[in-house]
Amino acid sequence: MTRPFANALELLRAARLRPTRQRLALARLLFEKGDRHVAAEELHGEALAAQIPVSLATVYNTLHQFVGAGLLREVVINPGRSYFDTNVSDHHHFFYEDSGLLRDIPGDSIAVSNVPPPPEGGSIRRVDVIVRVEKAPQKGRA
Amino acid sequence: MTRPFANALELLRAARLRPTRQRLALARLLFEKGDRHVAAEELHGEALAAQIPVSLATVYNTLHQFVGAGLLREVVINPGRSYFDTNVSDHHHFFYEDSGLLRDIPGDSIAVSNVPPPPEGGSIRRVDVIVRVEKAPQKGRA
DNA sequence: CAACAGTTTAGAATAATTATAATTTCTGAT
DNA sequence: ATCAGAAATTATAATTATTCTAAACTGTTG
Ligand SMILES: [Mn+2]
Ligand SMILES: [Mn+2]
Ligand SMILES: [Zn+2]
Ligand SMILES: [Zn+2]
Repeated sequence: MTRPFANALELLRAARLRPTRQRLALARLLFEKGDRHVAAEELHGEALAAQIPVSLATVYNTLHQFVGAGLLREVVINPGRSYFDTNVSDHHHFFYEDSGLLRDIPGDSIAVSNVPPPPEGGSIRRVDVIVRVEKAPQKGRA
Repeated sequence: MTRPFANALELLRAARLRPTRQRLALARLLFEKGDRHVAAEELHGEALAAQIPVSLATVYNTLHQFVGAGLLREVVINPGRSYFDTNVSDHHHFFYEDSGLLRDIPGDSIAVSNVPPPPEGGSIRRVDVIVRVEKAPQKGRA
């Protein structure tokens, strides 16, 4: 049970999305090399570099379809830019403020306890923990 | 020690910001009625409604200056829009996904444990917990 | 191979935010 | 009170990520 789908084609089938040239190529870029956190423009750049003719609009469409299908998770941390996370298991993030880098924290290595029940009804869909890290160790603290 | 500053003027003095008409008025709108989570355009709207002549650019400038001075905290949850939080104490948030509403969770009512030390050096600046809530209790779950 | 829905695309539109550069206001001397 | 310089405000333009639109294209199914 290492990879849930042997290849991009199966993955698209399972998501009930037509295996178009663009979606196949994007799926490969996204899922064939370990977990990643990628922005839309970034992925578009990779696709162009890999000679895959795909428009930015399609990259956005595809990313959102993948999120809808549970293949990706959208991570919002900074105003103005979304990251798409190929790791859809329960986990959290370090965020390096100076470089903008995201790094996974395995879900079971952090415990969030005593979350009160949400007021005015409603059910908890997800708990996101973002650990903001600044590069240089701070000196001027007691 | 209920309110750290008796009035907007003191607050600006302590932050070493000139007490201009606009900053005074915005400070009053922000801090004179309990804790709030407010977006820039929203605050601008309130200012105009209160007959305070202030441009949107100044609202942005002022909000960022207040963040810099530790009077406000910037909360990013949705792509495309920042909220400014008048509660700068250690706390977390419920986020109601359908309405976009933010609600404080007191810092001491949640415990985040076992946060691993950040790899590649760096020090933890803050840990943000966002509890995403969907309004209707979900039915179709085992 | 049609036919038709689903997909892609270039380009325009949108929305929040930030930058620019001219004007105005605050401050602290005189 | 006046004045000069610094700081702040503003209208407006620019920027950036994202979404929309409507026309062209492609994948599927009979
Ligand atoms: Mn999105
Ligand atoms: Mn900001
Ligand atoms: Zn992740
Ligand atoms: Zn808050």
